[in-house]
Amino acid sequence: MKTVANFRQRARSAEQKAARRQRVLDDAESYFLEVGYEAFSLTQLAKRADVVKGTLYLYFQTKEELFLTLYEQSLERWSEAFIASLPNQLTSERYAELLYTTAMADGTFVPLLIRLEHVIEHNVAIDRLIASKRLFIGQVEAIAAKTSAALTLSSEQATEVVKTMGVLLIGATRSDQGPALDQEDLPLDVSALIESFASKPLFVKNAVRIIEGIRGEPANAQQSRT
Amino acid sequence: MKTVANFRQRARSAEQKAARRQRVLDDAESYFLEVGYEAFSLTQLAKRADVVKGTLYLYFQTKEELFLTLYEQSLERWSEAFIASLPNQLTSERYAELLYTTAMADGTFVPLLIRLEHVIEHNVAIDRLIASKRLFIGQVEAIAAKTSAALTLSSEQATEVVKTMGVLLIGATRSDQGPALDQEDLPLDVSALIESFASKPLFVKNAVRIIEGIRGEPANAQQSRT
DNA sequence: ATATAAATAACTACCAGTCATTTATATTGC
DNA sequence: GCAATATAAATGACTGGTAGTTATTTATAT
Repeated sequence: MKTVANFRQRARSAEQKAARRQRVLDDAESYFLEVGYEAFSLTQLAKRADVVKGTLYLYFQTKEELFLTLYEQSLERWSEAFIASLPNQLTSERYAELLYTTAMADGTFVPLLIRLEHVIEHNVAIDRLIASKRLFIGQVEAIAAKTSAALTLSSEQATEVVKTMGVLLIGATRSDQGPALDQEDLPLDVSALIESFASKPLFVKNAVRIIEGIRGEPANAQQSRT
Repeated sequence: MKTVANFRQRARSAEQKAARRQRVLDDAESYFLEVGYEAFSLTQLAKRADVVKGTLYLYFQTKEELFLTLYEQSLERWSEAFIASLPNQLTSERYAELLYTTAMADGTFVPLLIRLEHVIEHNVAIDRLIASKRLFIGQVEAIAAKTSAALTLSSEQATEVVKTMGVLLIGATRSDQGPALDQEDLPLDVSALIESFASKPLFVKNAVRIIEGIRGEPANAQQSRT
């Protein structure tokens, strides 16, 4: 049986390859938004992107490296959106709300952030990982600079706030990642429990507590180790 | 080729079946502690437990139900240990340290807690999930009761503290779940970043900020929704 | 001796990742 | 300007694994 002719165009130049890689990433992201992390398969992605699975490995070393790239792009996207959303002065509560809202508006960012250390960072080459961490450092710095002005904090305090907000965001949005059976036939005690872990108020309340806590601490005592 | 005789004893009574189930769980836990969640396979567990894979499905509906059971047992174990560790009066910092230390001392609890909503709760029957949530409610109540006395908080404030500590624990211990390449050939900026996310000080500092924040809030304004 | 159901082993349908082969396209020689 | 050759992008068949299913075997209670 002869192969059906399928006239596939090839990416030869660096630009063409970058463009194809990005096209795969775009297909991957829309597929990810549909099915989530655990159901995501490279075989399915290949079908969607109209290439064969082996081709994907010309552009990404592993499935996890593909996700790491998606994470990086979503981080940059969110970071830019969050910074743009911040006025020059606001309350810590409004700050927390904007952080939460912009982060959740990007359907990719939080689910990948949550899975970064557990799964994505395993099975990625160390150099790739270092590059990713450096991107992260840069984004934290950019957000911290804007935060320092917006919340009237020292630059050290602002960095502490930004890092801690990431930690809190991961913890608070965990409940959103459960199976989507919320208002069905759940008994009252269980649905009350779930409601008490609603991620937005959980995040905002504790973000305010932490920001005000940091604001109240003497600026020199930062970063004490145990 | 005839099957090699292997004289397998069978669990007939409910007691025998419960005992065998627990033996499988014990094997699963020691295997899990060795290889972690992602590398855990039922085929390997079966070999270790000296049964065939199909047998595991007589005792657990899915792999995730097995992990849910392990999680429940580790939750109860930790909850008991934490409560036992708490003196009648202590500072919020000491409280946070004890919570962190007892949680980390149990190698199973935190890694499974982190993966509960993302992976474990998917692929588990809804009734089983409800039972698990109720167990969780009970444990939160028990810890909150002791917390109320230990930190001199109202019962509502103590419940708020306990729930929030869980959220923070998940966020703060995330960095411990990354690949174990910390002090190798990492560049200084990256290893400094990783160090700045060391989970214990991250948890304790923010736990104190949150507990003191809750302590300072008017007791009636609890649980405002957005 | 018979009935029951625990345990088995072979099976399905998937998965990530690899690699020899095919072939589109850029480069080189005329 | 055109054809031959070299390059490497894309392919598809492959490996060795996974979770979960089920007809069959067989230990044990009745």
